[in-house]
Amino acid sequence: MALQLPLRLNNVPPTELSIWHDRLMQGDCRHVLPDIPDNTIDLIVTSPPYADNRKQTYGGIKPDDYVEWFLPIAAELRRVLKPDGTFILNIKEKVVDGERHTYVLELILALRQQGWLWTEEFIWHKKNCYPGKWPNRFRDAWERCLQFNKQKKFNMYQDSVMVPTGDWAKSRLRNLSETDKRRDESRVGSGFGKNISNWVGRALAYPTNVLHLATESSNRSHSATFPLDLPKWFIKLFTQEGDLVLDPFMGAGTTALAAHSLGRHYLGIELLPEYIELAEQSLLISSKGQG
Amino acid sequence: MALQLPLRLNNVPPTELSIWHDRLMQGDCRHVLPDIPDNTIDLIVTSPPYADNRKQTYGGIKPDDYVEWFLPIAAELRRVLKPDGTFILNIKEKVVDGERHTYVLELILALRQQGWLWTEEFIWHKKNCYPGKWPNRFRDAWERCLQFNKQKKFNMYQDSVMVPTGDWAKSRLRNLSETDKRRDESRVGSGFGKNISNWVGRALAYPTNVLHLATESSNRSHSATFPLDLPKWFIKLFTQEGDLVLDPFMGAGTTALAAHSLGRHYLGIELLPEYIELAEQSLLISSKGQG
DNA sequence: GTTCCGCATGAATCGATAG
DNA sequence: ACTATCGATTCATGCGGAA
Repeated sequence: MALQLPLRLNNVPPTELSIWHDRLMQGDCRHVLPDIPDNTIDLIVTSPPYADNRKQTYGGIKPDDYVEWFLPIAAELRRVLKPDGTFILNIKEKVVDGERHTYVLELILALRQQGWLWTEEFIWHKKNCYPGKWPNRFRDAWERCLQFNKQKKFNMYQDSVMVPTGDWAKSRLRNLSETDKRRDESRVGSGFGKNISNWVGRALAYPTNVLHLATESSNRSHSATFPLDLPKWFIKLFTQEGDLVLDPFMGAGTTALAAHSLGRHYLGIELLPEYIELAEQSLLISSKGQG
Repeated sequence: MALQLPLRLNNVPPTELSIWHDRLMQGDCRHVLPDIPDNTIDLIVTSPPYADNRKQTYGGIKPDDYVEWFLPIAAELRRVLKPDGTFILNIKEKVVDGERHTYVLELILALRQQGWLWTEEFIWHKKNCYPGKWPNRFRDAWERCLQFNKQKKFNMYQDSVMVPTGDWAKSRLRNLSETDKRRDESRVGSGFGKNISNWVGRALAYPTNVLHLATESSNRSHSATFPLDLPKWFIKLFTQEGDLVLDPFMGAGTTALAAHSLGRHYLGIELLPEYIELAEQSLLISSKGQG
């Protein structure tokens, strides 16, 4: 799989939009995004470089400059997103001088000024967060996953992310006697065992806006601890098969891999060639595994 | 126990500050707080009425007016708090017109303007959140516990809230009889947790900034949605025995009860007499149980 | 005396209906 | 158009009666 450079294709007819499917593009997303036509993306999932991090790539955006830096990118994201699409922004403010910095709060307010709707804030609870001890704070075990939309009506496929119900129903189901279970099987619809049917029917429930995911513990060569299950969850929730998922800060390709593994098309932008390389390898392995 | 009305005691000498110990005061905290001397409170834990709620009491603060309403109160709280004290604000923004309203974000920014330091944001994960299903969002299962301080150096007693090897162990110990029999899928290791003895003697770990607590259930005489363990946790973390804990929106007295049960002094302000009555009863029962 | 099941009930939110 | 109210939806929990 050869490295694909960004093409200038603003004037392709809509029927050729599939040219934007399953491509990884190397470059600064501020320069690459303008090439993508309007209203082509179903879902954006991204974890942009945090303030003061990744100094070597995006010049180490200072917390005070973060909003100013991100706004033009967000404008482009809004342009390329379909009207019923969703933008998921995984971000967490860092501690500066003993305080939580406010650039994420200010970013939310600024994005609303830009026309985005701040629909929801999911909490990603990191079960095995980074260890450490400080005299005035505990380990930071959560990050924000901010949901923005272009309009109030957007695509959401809630059934695709249902989860088993809580302990209560579980423990009651577990304790049903064997005779009850057999009786239920042998007399379907007879009135016996109706109880059990109720419980079985309620085995799944809709999740909440709190996601419990461990950070990736694999031995990948990159430092981004973006677990595969995180983009997967949002991709299942906000897209269908064949839809197009964009990550403008792709890193080692987690979002692209998640989309690909779920039968969605991906579009990844990443500045560093070595990350592009890594992502292509992951996708290649994934495809081989399927074939 | 007779209902104690707020006294005018601004000019009591410091040696008589104990007069502010263990009192419940009925009234609007906007009017009661000015009576409390400067720098007397070690910890403030409160959950003010959320926007548009409690219409009958605080006039139903509209989301757009929330910051303006709260700022004068926060100024008083800052005045009565000791320099090395902490202010914990439990709050959550509601959905307005399909969007998360931004008044909590704006409140954080405004409090910083007022001189508060926004030290940390704890997440209270509500295991049993309010049910419901909507086409565009899931159940809301978390609330913010915002930590504000007057200065960078503040009292924090981290050892008092240590838990057995991670948060998940805490919940496991809580309903051991239930979880005991279920297979745990934590990556910590298979076969663990079948017996309490596996936990006894294991090293304690510091918690994270994510708290897993269920809301207090309904049948407990009143709708104290604030679980007792929530103020307890912060009281243990930020105070020592004999310190003074203030809740300017006391409700049914959860914070006062938590402080009292932990050997701290309490100071509660509540507008509704029936809540004062309830709180006094709870505290009385608690005292009898101890004696 | 245990365990088990039925039931009410929440810091909610949406959409429709009514003024 | 803008606000106020109401019904429908949904699930973890504790309590009390039943097995």
